[in-house]
Amino acid sequence: MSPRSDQQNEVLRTESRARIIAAALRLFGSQGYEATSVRAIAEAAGVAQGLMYRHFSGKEALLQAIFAQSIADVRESFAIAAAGRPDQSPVERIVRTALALVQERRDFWRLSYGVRMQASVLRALGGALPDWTAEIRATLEQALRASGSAQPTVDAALLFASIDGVAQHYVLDPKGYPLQAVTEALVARFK
Amino acid sequence: MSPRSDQQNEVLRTESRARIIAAALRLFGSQGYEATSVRAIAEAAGVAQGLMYRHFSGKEALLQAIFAQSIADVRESFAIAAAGRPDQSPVERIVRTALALVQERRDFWRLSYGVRMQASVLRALGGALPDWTAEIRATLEQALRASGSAQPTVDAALLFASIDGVAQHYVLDPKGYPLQAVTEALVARFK
Amino acid sequence: MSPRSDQQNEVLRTESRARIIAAALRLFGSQGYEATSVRAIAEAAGVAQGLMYRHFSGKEALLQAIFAQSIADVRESFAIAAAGRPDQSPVERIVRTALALVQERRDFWRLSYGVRMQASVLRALGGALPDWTAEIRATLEQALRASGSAQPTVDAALLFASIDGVAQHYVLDPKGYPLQAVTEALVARFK
Amino acid sequence: MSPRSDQQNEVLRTESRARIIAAALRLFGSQGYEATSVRAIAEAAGVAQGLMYRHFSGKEALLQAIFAQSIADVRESFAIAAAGRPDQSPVERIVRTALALVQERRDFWRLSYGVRMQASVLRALGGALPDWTAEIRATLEQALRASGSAQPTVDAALLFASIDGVAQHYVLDPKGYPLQAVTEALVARFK
DNA sequence: GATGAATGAGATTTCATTCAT
DNA sequence: TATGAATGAAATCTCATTCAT
Repeated sequence: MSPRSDQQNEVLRTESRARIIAAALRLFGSQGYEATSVRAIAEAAGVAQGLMYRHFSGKEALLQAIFAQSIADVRESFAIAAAGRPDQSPVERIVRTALALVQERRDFWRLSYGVRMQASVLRALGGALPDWTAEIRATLEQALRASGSAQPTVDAALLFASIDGVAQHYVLDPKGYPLQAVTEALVARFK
Repeated sequence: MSPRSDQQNEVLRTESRARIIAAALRLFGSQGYEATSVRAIAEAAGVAQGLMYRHFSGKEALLQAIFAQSIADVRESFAIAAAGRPDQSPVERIVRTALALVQERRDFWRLSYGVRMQASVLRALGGALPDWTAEIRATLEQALRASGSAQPTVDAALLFASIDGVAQHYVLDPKGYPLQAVTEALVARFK
Repeated sequence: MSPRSDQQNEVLRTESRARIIAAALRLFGSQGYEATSVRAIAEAAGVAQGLMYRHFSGKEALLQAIFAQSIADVRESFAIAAAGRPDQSPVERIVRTALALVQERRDFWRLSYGVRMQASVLRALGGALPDWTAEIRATLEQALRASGSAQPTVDAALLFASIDGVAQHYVLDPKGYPLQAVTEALVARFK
Repeated sequence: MSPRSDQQNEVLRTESRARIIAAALRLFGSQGYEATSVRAIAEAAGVAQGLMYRHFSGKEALLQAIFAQSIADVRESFAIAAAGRPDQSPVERIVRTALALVQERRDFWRLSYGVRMQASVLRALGGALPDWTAEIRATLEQALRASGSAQPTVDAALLFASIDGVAQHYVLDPKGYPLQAVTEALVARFK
């Protein structure tokens, strides 16, 4: 009864959505959220401007969707990667995995670092970013406690900040930054 | 035509300029550069919108002026503060001074962290931010070399990232963040 | 290619058309023509957006179709209802029948009153509305002449305006308006 | 201290505002509220599009301002005109004054009749229109009671509807409508 | 030196309409 | 016949900037 089958429609929709998200992530990451226009996203995605609004209720909703998906992706990748190295200590595994993921998903991290100081944008994200941050801090604290840290809460705050700082400096200048060497140095200091 | 003396005019001008910069720094820091309108800055500064254009050629030039002045201020404060503690090692002095300055100039740091991922904004700043970054890194490297670090370049990159990360986490949640304890932990690990 | 007979197709077509007209009339009447989107009509009718374009060449043509059909319906109902009361004078019959029909077809009257001040919409209707209006006025004039009115043209204009005004006030607040009493008062004054 | 004096600014603002309101009233009246774009209003007023937003928070607020001002104007004109004819009965004065005002302010009445069936637009007006309507009805009722009407409430409803209907038919075709004659006929029937 | 009314380019968003199936 | 994803023109609105005084 339907002219295009439901399956065909599903494929079309999914592909459009993915293209829009990919283009938006790229542009948001490189130019910033506010500096990226919906028109630019549509052009980069190769679709009409209006199409975005059939997938997302607006620019903010698109940002939310990107965060929701990226956070889910990163969490999953993290779980898989971290589980694979039983020879490393928990702290070492976390550090190495986190910094490897930053390499893989540079655009998302740029975006994330770019929006986290902007009240208006953060508001649009609801509590997604703070919640995630708290979760990471808790994981680090647990790992440090297991490693015999005397003050795991403070050490977790410091380690988290260090990872975050390294990630950010790397993302600002991926080609010039000695990520491997810095990773080793960081692991060495927190082992 | 003007009944005011040149000197009086000069004072007025300087005061207006300072008020505009202060208002802009506050708003840029809390809302982000793009999300802050010139109108909002003028209102917060208690001047007319047009006045900004008699002091700066545009919004971008205002941002540049803020950076130029803030960087100069921070550099000066840094020199003074660091010189005052001959009892501490160079590395310790830098860490403590840097994190103390972050507390003093939260708005500037928020702004700085907020724009550094935005290509368009960075472009407006010319090389000011990268240059400054390089300078800090070099200072750290020198201090670490003096402390006998085996690989001062890598250690400087790590220490810089750690300070930056701590500063950023603090700035994101000044009330909740245990800055003192984290500062001590950081000093301890790099002494 | 189609397994359905021509007759079945014809039934489907007629049903779709009727549902679209009904939904459009309801929405146009309650929200206004411009404020009603084609998408909303399709949703209310339970069909796909594109289907409207297989029945009508566009939104304007749909409006024309609604008017054409509604005018025909009202005319027919009017003829039947008016013919049935030989005990009443022609003027009384017209007044009572008209106000009874307004109750029956509130949505159409709302729509009609809503669009009649809008040049662009009127243009789309061609001369349908003015023609109909002239026809009603002529009928009233004839009835008033039969009733012995001294100036049937002017009296027809006044009576028409009064009926129209009552109808409109009723349609604006169907529950609160004392339509019966006002109808009696109107009949009394023009008998 | 101010470059243009406050008075000059006041004049500029007031003139712009008046031009925008006049242009909007004209276009809303002839094309309808929804069919009139802000761009068209600005062009007709001879100002830039953005200027409207420095006087009104949006298109809806402009509509509200037009209604507020027009209702105030009409109320005032009404009071003056009605007071001037002690030789006429209250009912006669009201009818004659109302229909004279419709001639004077055709655009406003067209607009008023055009929006009163549109839920979305009415909502924007808050209760202004219903409140005004109720006020008129009450005035009519009082006048009819003074004239010795047996059922003043119903008679007021009928008279109001008749005036409204005549006004609307006149406004739809000002040149062809025999307003004077119909006014006389209406006065005669309700005296 | 300072003001704020005015401008107009460009942003986000809506929606009538098309078209492959 | 019917579907609904996709289009793109046009709408409302924002905001950096200009300019007369």
